[in-house]
Amino acid sequence: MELSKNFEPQAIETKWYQHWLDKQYFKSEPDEREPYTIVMPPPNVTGVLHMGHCLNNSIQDILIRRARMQGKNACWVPGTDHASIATEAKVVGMLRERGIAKSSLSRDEFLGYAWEWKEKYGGIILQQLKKLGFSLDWDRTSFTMDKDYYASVIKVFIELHKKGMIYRGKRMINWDTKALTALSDEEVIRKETKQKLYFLKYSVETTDDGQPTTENASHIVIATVRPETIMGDTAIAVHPDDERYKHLHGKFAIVPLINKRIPIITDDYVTMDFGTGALKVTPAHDMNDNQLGQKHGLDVVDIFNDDGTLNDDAQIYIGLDRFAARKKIAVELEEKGFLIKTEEYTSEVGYSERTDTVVEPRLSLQWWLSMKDLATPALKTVMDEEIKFYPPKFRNLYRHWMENIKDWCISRQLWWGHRIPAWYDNEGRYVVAETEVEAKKLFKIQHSISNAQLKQDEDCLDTWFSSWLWPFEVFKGYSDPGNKEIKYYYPTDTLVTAPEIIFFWVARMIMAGFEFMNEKPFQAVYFTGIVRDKQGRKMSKSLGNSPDLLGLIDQYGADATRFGIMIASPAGNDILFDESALEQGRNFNNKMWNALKLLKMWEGRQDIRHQTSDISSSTNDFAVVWFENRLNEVKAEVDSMMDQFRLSEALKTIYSLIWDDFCSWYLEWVKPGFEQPIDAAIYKKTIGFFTELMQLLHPFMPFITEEIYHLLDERSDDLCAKLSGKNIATDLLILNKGKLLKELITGLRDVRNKQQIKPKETIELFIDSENKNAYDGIDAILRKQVNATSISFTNTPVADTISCVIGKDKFYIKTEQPINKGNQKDDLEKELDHLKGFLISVEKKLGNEKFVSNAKPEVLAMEQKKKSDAETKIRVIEESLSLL
RNA sequence: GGGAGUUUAGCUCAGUUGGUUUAGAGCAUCUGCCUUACAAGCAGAGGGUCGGCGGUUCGACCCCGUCAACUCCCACCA
Repeated sequence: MELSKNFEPQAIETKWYQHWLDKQYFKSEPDEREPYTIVMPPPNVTGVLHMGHCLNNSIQDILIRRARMQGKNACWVPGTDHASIATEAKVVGMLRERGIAKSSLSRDEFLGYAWEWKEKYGGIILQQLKKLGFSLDWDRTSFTMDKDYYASVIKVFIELHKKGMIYRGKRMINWDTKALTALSDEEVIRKETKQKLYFLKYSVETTDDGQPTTENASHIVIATVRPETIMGDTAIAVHPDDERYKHLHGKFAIVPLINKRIPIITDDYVTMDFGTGALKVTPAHDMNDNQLGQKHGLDVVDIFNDDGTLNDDAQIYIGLDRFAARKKIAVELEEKGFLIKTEEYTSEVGYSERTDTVVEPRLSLQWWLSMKDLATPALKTVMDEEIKFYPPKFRNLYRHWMENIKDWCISRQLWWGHRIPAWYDNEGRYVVAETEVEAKKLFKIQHSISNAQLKQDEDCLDTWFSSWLWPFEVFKGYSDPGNKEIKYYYPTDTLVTAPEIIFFWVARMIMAGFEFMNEKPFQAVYFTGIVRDKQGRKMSKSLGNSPDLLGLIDQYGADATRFGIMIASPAGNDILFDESALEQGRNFNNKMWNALKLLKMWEGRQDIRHQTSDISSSTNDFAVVWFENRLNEVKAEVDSMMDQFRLSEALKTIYSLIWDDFCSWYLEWVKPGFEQPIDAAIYKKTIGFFTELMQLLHPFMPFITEEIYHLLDERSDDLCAKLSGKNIATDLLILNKGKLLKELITGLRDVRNKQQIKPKETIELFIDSENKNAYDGIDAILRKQVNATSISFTNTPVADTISCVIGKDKFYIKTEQPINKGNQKDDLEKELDHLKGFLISVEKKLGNEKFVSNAKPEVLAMEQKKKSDAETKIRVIEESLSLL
């Protein structure tokens, strides 16, 4: 069979993925084996594949494929999230393009469109994941709004409400005065806006009996951009340390125009050097003022109607729009002498993404989940390392958040999602129940009203209120407690996710795990980094710096894409995406492909030298024995790295093993002469090594490894399902000999280069060594690799040769070339200087009495060895120098 | 403002309880090679007083203090 010049990924990727699916390798059912389970963080149902998914899922696939090859029952559950805000926004946008306003639709009509949209675009992302070779058990695909899942979310709400953990409470929300709806933070666009800062004079009472006195009257000046809200003021705040206002602490001020009496309070929230250092507090119309109001127990006076016009509580300008009112009030304040001055001022103002009107912060009744009790076990389990975080630095972040946890606002003013199961009558009384029928029964019990006219809450639950159940509800752990699957797969093994959602999702899954399953949801959490562009910017649509992932897969192949994204991404570190890493991956593919081509050339030219395939270390076939040991050494290293989730390091190690040790060293060592046959036993061993290398690399680059696995030999099995063997101990003597051999080859080649000996030119090599045995078995390889016609040992300098020192041995190179002694001398002197400096530092250490008495014996022995080695080398170099 | 983190070669990063030769890798750079698997390649090489200062220690890239620069998360200034 003729192999192509370069590796061509496209055709073989499709072929193998289909083959793996046909063989059902990704399918998992509970059995006697040890399970290894990962639930995939569900992407947005209508999302498209981006670099973040690629990174995140590549990691999961590597873990899952490795576990599968270790003989575990690997189960990787796919799915999608309904993503209420993002999806609803997309559907609203789609409707707008078709000229349909959401406000013109009923809830059911809107949901009809939304489901239509989901059916059309939902799951595209899952199809895209297949292109990257991810080994997910597709039969288990879940969706957070599947019928059963939906029901479980509602039941969870009801259960927590029964336990008294869910309550209603007021909260500041973003209100759109045009669309008459609440907006989520994500739907608010902050824009730099030029405004006016008004400096207003409030008069201050100075008597202690609370009666305004004209004679003692003084005043306080505050700065505001919103003079129309002064009627909602319920306090003035100053910094407690502000000397200018210390005489006013505990006094009262009078709101201009409406003559309302409000307290002057102190709080270190106030910035002394902004404006006048005095701040009007309007708890109904500003997020911060609201917090301040809660802290100080202030009244809340809402002066606006739903549409942003002033209401009766404003007392003046009733019915006028907020911005019209601002102008008129400013004029009146000026006329009456309350306006001291105005200044130009630029700040960020929130605008509605939908209607582009200025968002009005407003108090509204929302549903809340009390978090204190949920947080306690969830914090403990991470602090006790029962759930391990990789990298561990995120434990601190987690602890800080959990120790200062605030209650969770779980309602959202959206339609796409799980509708809150609360039912109200006309009086605003309510019950929480799964169905209207249930609700009516409850109403009778709780409120003694039969046949009440009930209306269900219009709002939906926060998306995270469904996804926090993900690790167990994909196995029906809540809806069908104690079933066979949940018992087998739960707790899952590893969660792989982004640190951005440690609070939104990870923390809440841990809480839900303890609350509903009485057990943690996973053993370990691996935090990936954020994928950024080359300049370190976050990838975003508006910057247009997200690469077209599917295009990259077409261009470089899935394996190369996986390689490129994994090679530079240690846990928790952001990765700067650079296409050159994908090129490196593609080149790596070609390297392996060409090694395969070389072996195929040898296949037909075998020769039987060894009687059996058994090559022992006593024979001269050092290359084979060395590589066998090197392979085993790296396998152990990779295992240990993988256990510590050092995936990119493991990949680098395998990459170097294949490219450097196998291709550059081993294959060159065993390569027969031009058109010469290769020993059949060595050929067989080499095929075996290559096979093992493919197995080691398979979790990272599944396609090319599977392809080469099958091309190396006729096989009926697949690499994808092959079990890895046990680790074998390595022989350090052999490994060290290999290191020495590499060092000798590199050193001699360096000399050749520096002396400008052309690669094709042969040399004669003489070695002056006190330990000739060290060359047993490797001399033939050395001779071949430095293009020497002969190697001989000597005790005396050889005339008319280039001399050099490598390790403790002297080498003499005989060549046709004219010899440049100056070069040699310079090199030797440089080396000598370095060694002498080194020797001094070691001697200094050994001369230090405290070091000798305190250091561990093995450290001491090491230093002594360093010293004697350095002394020997210095002597050898000095001898060489004396000859020049 | 609160919290977390980073600073090691031109760039991106390793460096696992302080002692394996006065620091490693990949990419980039330089030199020489169209050598019969691979120029998307081969063989070599150069490059860093480990952000600054101080301390602990026989010994610090590693531990402590301090200063500086940068990044992220949360709250965001009336």
